[in-house]
Amino acid sequence: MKENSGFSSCTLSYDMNTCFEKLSDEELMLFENNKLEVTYKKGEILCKQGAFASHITFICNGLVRLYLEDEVNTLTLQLIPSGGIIGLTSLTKNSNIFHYSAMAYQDTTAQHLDISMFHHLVQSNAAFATEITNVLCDSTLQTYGRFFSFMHKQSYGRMADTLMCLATRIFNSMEFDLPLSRKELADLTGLSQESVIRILKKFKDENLIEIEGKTYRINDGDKLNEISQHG
Amino acid sequence: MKENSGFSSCTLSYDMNTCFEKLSDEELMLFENNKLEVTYKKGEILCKQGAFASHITFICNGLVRLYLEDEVNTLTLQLIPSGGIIGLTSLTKNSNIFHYSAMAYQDTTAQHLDISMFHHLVQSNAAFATEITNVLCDSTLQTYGRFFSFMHKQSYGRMADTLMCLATRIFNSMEFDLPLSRKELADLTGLSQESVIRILKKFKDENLIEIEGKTYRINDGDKLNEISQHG
DNA sequence: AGAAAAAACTGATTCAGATCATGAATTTTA
DNA sequence: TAAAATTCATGATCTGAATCAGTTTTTTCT
Repeated sequence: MKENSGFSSCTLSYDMNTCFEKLSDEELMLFENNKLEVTYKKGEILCKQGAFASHITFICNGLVRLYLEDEVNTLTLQLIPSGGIIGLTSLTKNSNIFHYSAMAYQDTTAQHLDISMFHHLVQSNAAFATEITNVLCDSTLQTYGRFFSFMHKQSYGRMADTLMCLATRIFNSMEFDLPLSRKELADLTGLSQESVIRILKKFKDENLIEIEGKTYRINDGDKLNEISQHG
Repeated sequence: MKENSGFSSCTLSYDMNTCFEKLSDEELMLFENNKLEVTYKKGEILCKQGAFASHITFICNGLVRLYLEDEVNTLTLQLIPSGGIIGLTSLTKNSNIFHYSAMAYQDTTAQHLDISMFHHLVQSNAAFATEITNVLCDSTLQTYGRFFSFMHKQSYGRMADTLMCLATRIFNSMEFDLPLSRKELADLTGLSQESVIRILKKFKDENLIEIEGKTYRINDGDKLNEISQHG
């Protein structure tokens, strides 16, 4: 039997919101005075791959999809829940553009933090820089896991994976409202819409999950985890 | 016609070796006095995924493969040439283990830098921390590109991609000696050994490349780039 | 409420690439 | 240098999942 262990196509990094604790009151005031609070409706774009990156975005509330795109295809990199940060890769000195796009999956409130101020703080406050390093590391590791899963797991494993990730890491509950269409779930899992539908049906038939409208309920997380590991 | 642009399965990040310039003479001495120079033969393991990460590795010379593994599968994340750094993701406060394995593709000399010293320098020298942030960003972006390519390009595109990456970014020449077996090339491109053989044959038949033993020569880089983009 | 549009679903077909089986060529080693 | 082992190569087959085509259900709009 094929055995895949450890890696998950889960999209979420931990601990993304502790980095601001390393700032002095004075530095925090800098942020306070320069931040811009913005609200987005479901489907709206927070940042567009290739556009000039003028700010780092902190997600106060909501759920955001980070994704790569070209003329034809899309690849969801991460789901960012509240507390997450978008645009850190634009801190690299080699380019000041957004390297990915971000779209609100739910209504979302976010703060725009001026990128040059961010740069300044990273360059002057080593503790803060260390925290940013941590966030980058975590994000990288999460991407590695997702990459591995997408390359080596097949459809049922990826779907099981994704459902467990949503339940345990995004919504913290075995029952949750997922504001995604089948097409969007397909994007998230890297499968076709039809495959998503077929797999969900199979899971329902085997009583692993229940779906009513947008409400998902996981009945047998152990079994899903097993599918995620072995398939 | 399908069109994929921009993203490459290329494995190499730029500018990995400038970060030490930000250290004071005193700090550099710290490294000098604590570093351990080690040589590896082709095939030897520099670090093992899951093992305790006691050091960051700087590649002085040679070529190293970074990869994820589980009981069954393998995924090559990056090729690290001289000047590259291995193990930065182990700097995260959440875990001090190696998150990937590394193996020498050629005879390689490397320096082991104590990880707690590395931590100390990141936490005390913001300029250095900024440089590390840069390296992490670049590496993340490169992984994103590779992820996208692997998900959306098909075999010919990925092979063309990989050949061009080797020529332009690793060996800086349209003719190079590649110390890899077909099996290893398969790992690198994420294809099966047989597919690699078939595709290389096709490329040879169409006179895009020549192969003699381990010596590869690229005759038509433009065509390869086109294949990489469109297919 | 009724029409139009979008989303969900289902079955049939296709396809890219893996896997399998086998043989030739090269390298290793004894 | 002969035997063994590895790597390279090629054709046949298989398969997971995408694509295609069409229907039903749900949502949106007027």
